[in-house]
Amino acid sequence: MTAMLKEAQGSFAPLRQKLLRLGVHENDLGVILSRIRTGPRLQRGDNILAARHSANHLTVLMDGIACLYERLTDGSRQIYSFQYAGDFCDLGRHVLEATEPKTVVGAVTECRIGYLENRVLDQLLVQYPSFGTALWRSCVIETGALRATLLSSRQPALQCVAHLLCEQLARQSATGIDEAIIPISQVDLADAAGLSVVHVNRVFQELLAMNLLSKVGRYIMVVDRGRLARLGNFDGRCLDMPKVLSSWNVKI
Amino acid sequence: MTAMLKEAQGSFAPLRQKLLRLGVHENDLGVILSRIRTGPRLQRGDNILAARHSANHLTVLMDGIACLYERLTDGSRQIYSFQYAGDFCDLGRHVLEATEPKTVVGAVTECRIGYLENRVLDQLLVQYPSFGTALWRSCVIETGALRATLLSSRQPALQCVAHLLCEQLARQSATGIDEAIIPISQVDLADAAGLSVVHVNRVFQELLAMNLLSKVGRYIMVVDRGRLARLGNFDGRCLDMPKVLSSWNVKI
DNA sequence: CGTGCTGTTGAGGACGATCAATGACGGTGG
DNA sequence: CCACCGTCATTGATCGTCCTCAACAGCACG
Repeated sequence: MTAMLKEAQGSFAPLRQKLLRLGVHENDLGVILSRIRTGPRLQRGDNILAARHSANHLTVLMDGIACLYERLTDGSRQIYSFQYAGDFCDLGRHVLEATEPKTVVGAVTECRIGYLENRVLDQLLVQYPSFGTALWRSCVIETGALRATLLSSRQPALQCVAHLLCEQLARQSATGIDEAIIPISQVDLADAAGLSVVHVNRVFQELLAMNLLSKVGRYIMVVDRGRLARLGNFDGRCLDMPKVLSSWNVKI
Repeated sequence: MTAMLKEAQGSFAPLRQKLLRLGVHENDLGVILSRIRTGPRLQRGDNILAARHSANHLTVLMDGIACLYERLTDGSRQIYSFQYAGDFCDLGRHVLEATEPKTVVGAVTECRIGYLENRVLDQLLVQYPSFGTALWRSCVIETGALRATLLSSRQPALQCVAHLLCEQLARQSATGIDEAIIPISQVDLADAAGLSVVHVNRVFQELLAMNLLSKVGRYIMVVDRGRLARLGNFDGRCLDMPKVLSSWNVKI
């Protein structure tokens, strides 16, 4: 019983951390988190949103890594962003009906997801306005990250990949996890960076030679975060959560 | 007197149109629009947000074309998006304190801007929840457009430019204006597409030769919108406004 | 009538894609 | 237990797209 609670608590920790940083009041968190229904466990490659295509809920990634992508007519895949524990998978759908119908959210590693029914979500938004603001903020931050990605994609591949890796570290640490290992395959990274796998691999070895990365099994470990960020012109602020709040929040 | 009203009316038309499409109720529009304070007229190159750096207000583009960009250390410029009459220039700042400090909004053509004081904005958001939803939606749509841009930037230059031009038409028509002329210089388009001016120019002539574009003075006119969209794999839906509303709106 | 911005054209070179092949690893089924 | 297969990582060689540099023409501006 205690063990179960502990485990449940653990899986909610990233989301709790994220909502806190997004400006949700600590006292409101308990109620909000308690309304989340735990969903299935998914394997790499599974379509997270297709699991319940009905779209009657907001989907939260409770554990693991997912990616938002689109498959092109020629079979190639563009990954727009990776998502980590505590991230909302389909935030746009709530305010915008048929947002990006072609966009898919897939599991990159083994994942566990949670649901928040639309009906419940609506209640929460009315009851806790800071929750709505948090979701809105989340969208604004995502937009900023996307701009940074676009910017980095104009750079040569070495710096582009460096930026991508820094972004992953920053996204992880947004949920309170400060892990230097990025468990993402080169194939996935290539699809995110818009480079060929072959070239990503070459860039990798260059980064290894520069002692910025090292390999842990099949995965990547970032050795020198600072130098990697400078190389990729990564601006950590682009994913920062607010602690200070705008007048909007003071008002409501 | 009547003429003044008419002109004032005219300048609010795009914003009115846009808010309507974003789901703001028609009855609420009058009050919202009446609270907008008209700002100065700006010339090409002017920094729109620096005009009133205080950030005590939301800035609306009333007329003309602006662009959101960032200047890099090497002097080059990345344009993230062009903005048209009715667009909000600094929507992110309201929910997120120091969002993108390096990001600038500049006037691409002669512009007229309007202001909505934060205090007033807060009042309106409380009074007309659909207005808040509209702003949130606006952000989601912007994110979708950015994803489409990222996607198109993986294509060869010809299709990339085609996509960019289609996006401009779509953005214009979002405010009710259906104009086939795009008054943006090749330099600006190059900075937006992430290509060199030289290469953009070559692509241009190719598009001219394909009878997709024609030149009107120094400006571009889109001759065959459909073929251009197909060439650039442009998905018009990515900028679509909702008419049907999600459960969120029904609730509030 | 210069000065600056935009548009246009040419030539050379770099970065990264593509094609092709191989090795390593884990899972599956005979 | 081993053969087989799929995914991922790695390496080499060729080729194309697009950048860079450079120069010049048109046009608006003072």
